[in-house]
Amino acid sequence: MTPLPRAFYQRHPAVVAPDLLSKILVRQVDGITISGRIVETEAYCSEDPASHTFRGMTERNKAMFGEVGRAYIYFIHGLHYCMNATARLDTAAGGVLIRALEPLAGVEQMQRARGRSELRDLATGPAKLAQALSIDKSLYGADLTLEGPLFIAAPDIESIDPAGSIVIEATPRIGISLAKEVPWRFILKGNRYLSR
DNA sequence: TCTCAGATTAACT
DNA sequence: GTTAATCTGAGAC
Repeated sequence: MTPLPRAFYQRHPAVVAPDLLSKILVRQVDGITISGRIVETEAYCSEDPASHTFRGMTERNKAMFGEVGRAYIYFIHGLHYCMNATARLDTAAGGVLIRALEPLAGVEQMQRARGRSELRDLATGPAKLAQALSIDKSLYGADLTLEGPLFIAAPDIESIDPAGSIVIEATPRIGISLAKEVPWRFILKGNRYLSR
Protein backbone atom coordinates (compact mmCIF):
# COMPACT_ATOMS: atom_id res chain seq x y z
CA MET A 1 0.00 0.00 0.00
CA THR A 2 1.79 3.11 -1.21
CA PRO A 3 0.37 6.52 -0.25
CA LEU A 4 -0.37 8.91 -3.07
CA PRO A 5 2.38 11.58 -3.30
CA ARG A 6 1.96 15.24 -2.41
CA ALA A 7 1.98 16.18 -6.11
CA PHE A 8 -1.26 14.24 -6.58
CA TYR A 9 -3.01 16.97 -4.57
CA GLN A 10 -1.25 19.88 -6.28
CA ARG A 11 -3.98 20.16 -8.89
CA HIS A 12 -7.39 21.80 -9.01
CA PRO A 13 -9.86 20.02 -6.69
CA ALA A 14 -12.19 19.40 -9.63
CA VAL A 15 -9.32 17.39 -11.20
CA VAL A 16 -8.25 15.63 -8.01
CA ALA A 17 -11.80 14.62 -7.02
CA PRO A 18 -12.53 12.24 -9.94
CA ASP A 19 -8.94 10.94 -9.75
CA LEU A 20 -9.50 9.91 -6.11
CA LEU A 21 -12.24 7.48 -7.15
CA SER A 22 -11.10 3.86 -6.81
CA LYS A 23 -8.25 4.94 -4.51
CA ILE A 24 -8.06 3.44 -1.01
CA LEU A 25 -8.69 5.40 2.18
CA VAL A 26 -6.76 3.74 5.02
CA ARG A 27 -7.25 4.25 8.76
CA GLN A 28 -4.89 2.64 11.27
CA VAL A 29 -6.02 2.72 14.89
CA ASP A 30 -5.12 0.50 17.88
CA GLY A 31 -3.20 -1.87 15.62
CA ILE A 32 -6.23 -2.38 13.40
CA THR A 33 -6.30 -1.38 9.74
CA ILE A 34 -9.57 -0.19 8.29
CA SER A 35 -9.81 0.60 4.61
CA GLY A 36 -12.31 1.29 1.88
CA ARG A 37 -12.43 2.09 -1.79
CA ILE A 38 -13.44 5.70 -2.50
CA VAL A 39 -16.55 5.63 -4.68
CA GLU A 40 -17.92 9.17 -4.29
CA THR A 41 -16.24 12.60 -3.95
CA GLU A 42 -17.05 16.31 -4.24
CA ALA A 43 -14.74 19.22 -5.12
CA TYR A 44 -14.73 22.61 -3.36
CA CYS A 45 -12.47 25.64 -3.83
CA SER A 46 -12.21 29.21 -2.56
CA GLU A 47 -13.77 30.70 -5.71
CA ASP A 48 -16.81 28.53 -5.06
CA PRO A 49 -19.81 30.00 -3.16
CA ALA A 50 -20.67 26.55 -1.80
CA SER A 51 -17.28 26.11 -0.14
CA HIS A 52 -16.49 26.75 3.52
CA THR A 53 -13.49 28.76 2.27
CA PHE A 54 -15.45 31.19 0.07
CA ARG A 55 -15.43 33.92 2.75
CA GLY A 56 -11.80 33.54 3.73
CA MET A 57 -9.82 31.69 6.33
CA THR A 58 -11.24 30.87 9.77
CA GLU A 59 -10.05 28.68 12.61
CA ARG A 60 -12.22 25.85 11.29
CA ASN A 61 -11.23 25.88 7.61
CA LYS A 62 -7.53 26.84 7.85
CA ALA A 63 -6.38 23.40 6.70
CA MET A 64 -7.69 24.07 3.21
CA PHE A 65 -5.44 27.14 2.98
CA GLY A 66 -2.36 25.18 4.09
CA GLU A 67 -0.35 22.31 2.66
CA VAL A 68 -2.15 20.07 0.18
CA GLY A 69 -2.56 16.34 0.85
CA ARG A 70 -3.80 16.81 4.41
CA ALA A 71 -7.07 16.08 6.19
CA TYR A 72 -9.67 18.84 6.62
CA ILE A 73 -12.17 17.56 9.16
CA TYR A 74 -15.20 19.56 10.25
CA PHE A 75 -18.10 19.07 12.60
CA ILE A 76 -21.50 19.64 11.04
CA HIS A 77 -25.04 20.06 12.33
CA GLY A 78 -23.92 19.66 15.90
CA LEU A 79 -23.07 15.96 15.80
CA HIS A 80 -21.39 14.66 12.65
CA TYR A 81 -17.82 14.77 11.30
CA CYS A 82 -16.94 14.89 7.62
CA MET A 83 -13.53 14.54 5.98
CA ASN A 84 -11.88 16.33 3.04
CA ALA A 85 -8.46 15.93 1.45
CA THR A 86 -6.91 19.36 0.90
CA ALA A 87 -6.03 20.02 -2.75
CA ARG A 88 -5.50 23.13 -4.81
CA LEU A 89 -3.62 24.82 -7.63
CA ASP A 90 -3.94 28.52 -8.41
CA THR A 91 -6.69 29.02 -5.83
CA ALA A 92 -6.33 30.30 -2.26
CA ALA A 93 -7.88 27.15 -0.83
CA GLY A 94 -9.46 23.90 -1.88
CA GLY A 95 -10.48 20.44 -0.84
CA VAL A 96 -12.15 17.21 -1.90
CA LEU A 97 -14.95 15.86 0.29
CA ILE A 98 -14.85 12.07 0.61
CA ARG A 99 -18.53 11.11 0.52
CA ALA A 100 -18.68 7.31 0.37
CA LEU A 101 -16.55 4.17 0.66
CA GLU A 102 -16.87 0.55 -0.36
CA PRO A 103 -15.67 -1.38 2.74
CA LEU A 104 -12.53 -3.46 2.19
CA ALA A 105 -10.58 -4.21 5.40
CA GLY A 106 -11.59 -3.90 9.04
CA VAL A 107 -15.26 -4.47 8.36
CA GLU A 108 -15.86 -5.74 11.90
CA GLN A 109 -14.37 -2.56 13.38
CA MET A 110 -16.59 -0.46 11.10
CA GLN A 111 -19.64 -2.42 12.17
CA ARG A 112 -18.71 -1.86 15.82
CA ALA A 113 -18.13 1.88 15.34
CA ARG A 114 -21.38 2.28 13.41
CA GLY A 115 -23.49 -0.06 15.49
CA ARG A 116 -24.79 -1.64 12.30
CA SER A 117 -23.96 -4.80 10.35
CA GLU A 118 -25.25 -4.04 6.83
CA LEU A 119 -22.30 -3.37 4.52
CA ARG A 120 -24.33 -0.80 2.67
CA ASP A 121 -24.94 1.08 5.91
CA LEU A 122 -21.31 1.45 7.00
CA ALA A 123 -19.77 4.23 4.89
CA THR A 124 -22.40 5.31 2.33
CA GLY A 125 -22.30 8.97 3.30
CA PRO A 126 -19.70 11.53 4.45
CA ALA A 127 -20.59 11.43 8.16
CA LYS A 128 -21.15 7.66 8.11
CA LEU A 129 -17.67 6.96 6.79
CA ALA A 130 -16.12 9.31 9.35
CA GLN A 131 -17.89 7.39 12.11
CA ALA A 132 -16.99 3.99 10.61
CA LEU A 133 -13.30 4.97 10.50
CA SER A 134 -13.31 6.71 13.92
CA ILE A 135 -12.35 10.01 12.30
CA ASP A 136 -12.66 13.06 14.55
CA LYS A 137 -10.92 16.36 15.17
CA SER A 138 -7.80 14.65 16.56
CA LEU A 139 -6.97 13.83 12.92
CA TYR A 140 -7.40 17.44 11.75
CA GLY A 141 -4.48 18.24 9.43
CA ALA A 142 -3.22 14.62 9.35
CA ASP A 143 -0.78 14.03 6.49
CA LEU A 144 -2.48 11.79 3.92
CA THR A 145 0.78 11.17 2.02
CA LEU A 146 2.48 9.23 4.84
CA GLU A 147 1.64 5.76 6.17
CA GLY A 148 0.22 7.07 9.43
CA PRO A 149 -3.13 6.87 11.20
CA LEU A 150 -4.93 8.18 8.11
CA PHE A 151 -3.78 8.16 4.49
CA ILE A 152 -4.88 7.55 0.91
CA ALA A 153 -3.17 4.89 -1.19
CA ALA A 154 -3.25 3.64 -4.74
CA PRO A 155 -4.86 0.19 -4.92
CA ASP A 156 -2.63 -2.86 -5.31
CA ILE A 157 -2.25 -3.78 -8.94
CA GLU A 158 -3.98 -7.14 -8.46
CA SER A 159 -7.04 -5.55 -6.91
CA ILE A 160 -7.80 -3.42 -9.94
CA ASP A 161 -10.88 -4.60 -11.74
CA PRO A 162 -9.55 -6.45 -14.80
CA ALA A 163 -12.76 -5.84 -16.65
CA GLY A 164 -11.93 -2.16 -16.50
CA SER A 165 -15.58 -1.41 -15.91
CA ILE A 166 -14.85 1.88 -14.21
CA VAL A 167 -17.23 4.59 -15.34
CA ILE A 168 -16.98 7.98 -13.69
CA GLU A 169 -19.99 10.25 -13.74
CA ALA A 170 -20.10 13.95 -12.76
CA THR A 171 -23.28 15.24 -11.11
CA PRO A 172 -24.38 18.28 -9.06
CA ARG A 173 -23.25 18.25 -5.43
CA ILE A 174 -25.43 17.21 -2.52
CA GLY A 175 -26.53 19.13 0.55
CA ILE A 176 -25.48 22.62 -0.55
CA SER A 177 -27.63 25.71 -1.07
CA LEU A 178 -25.40 27.68 -3.45
CA ALA A 179 -23.87 26.79 -6.85
CA LYS A 180 -26.22 23.81 -7.01
CA GLU A 181 -25.74 23.38 -10.73
CA VAL A 182 -21.94 22.96 -10.69
CA PRO A 183 -21.26 19.28 -11.56
CA TRP A 184 -18.46 18.71 -9.08
CA ARG A 185 -19.74 15.51 -7.48
CA PHE A 186 -18.00 12.47 -8.92
CA ILE A 187 -19.19 8.88 -8.57
CA LEU A 188 -18.26 5.42 -9.75
CA LYS A 189 -21.39 4.87 -11.76
CA GLY A 190 -23.53 1.97 -10.62
CA ASN A 191 -21.45 1.24 -7.51
CA ARG A 192 -23.48 -0.28 -4.66
CA TYR A 193 -21.92 1.93 -2.02
CA LEU A 194 -22.87 5.45 -3.13
CA SER A 195 -24.56 7.73 -0.60
CA ARG A 196 -27.68 7.71 -2.75
C1' DT B 1 -41.57 11.03 0.36
C1' DC B 2 -41.65 13.97 4.18
C1' DT B 3 -40.44 16.00 8.84
C1' DC B 4 -37.78 16.39 12.81
C1' DA B 5 -34.25 15.96 16.54
C1' DG B 6 -29.61 16.37 17.49
C1' DA B 7 -26.50 20.74 19.37
C1' DT B 8 -21.19 23.07 17.04
C1' DT B 9 -19.45 26.68 14.17
C1' DA B 10 -19.60 30.86 12.07
C1' DA B 11 -21.87 34.37 9.32
C1' DC B 12 -25.11 37.80 9.62
C1' DT B 13 -28.39 41.39 11.90
C1' DG C 1 -29.21 37.08 19.36
C1' DT C 2 -30.58 34.34 15.12
C1' DT C 3 -29.97 31.17 11.46
C1' DA C 4 -28.03 27.86 8.30
C1' DA C 5 -24.75 24.49 7.50
C1' DT C 6 -20.45 19.58 2.55
C1' DC C 7 -25.71 15.10 7.68
C1' DT C 8 -28.02 10.86 9.66
C1' DG C 9 -31.62 8.07 11.73
C1' DA C 10 -36.13 7.44 13.17
C1' DG C 11 -40.80 7.87 12.69
C1' DA C 12 -45.17 9.42 10.26
C1' DC C 13 -47.69 8.83 6.21
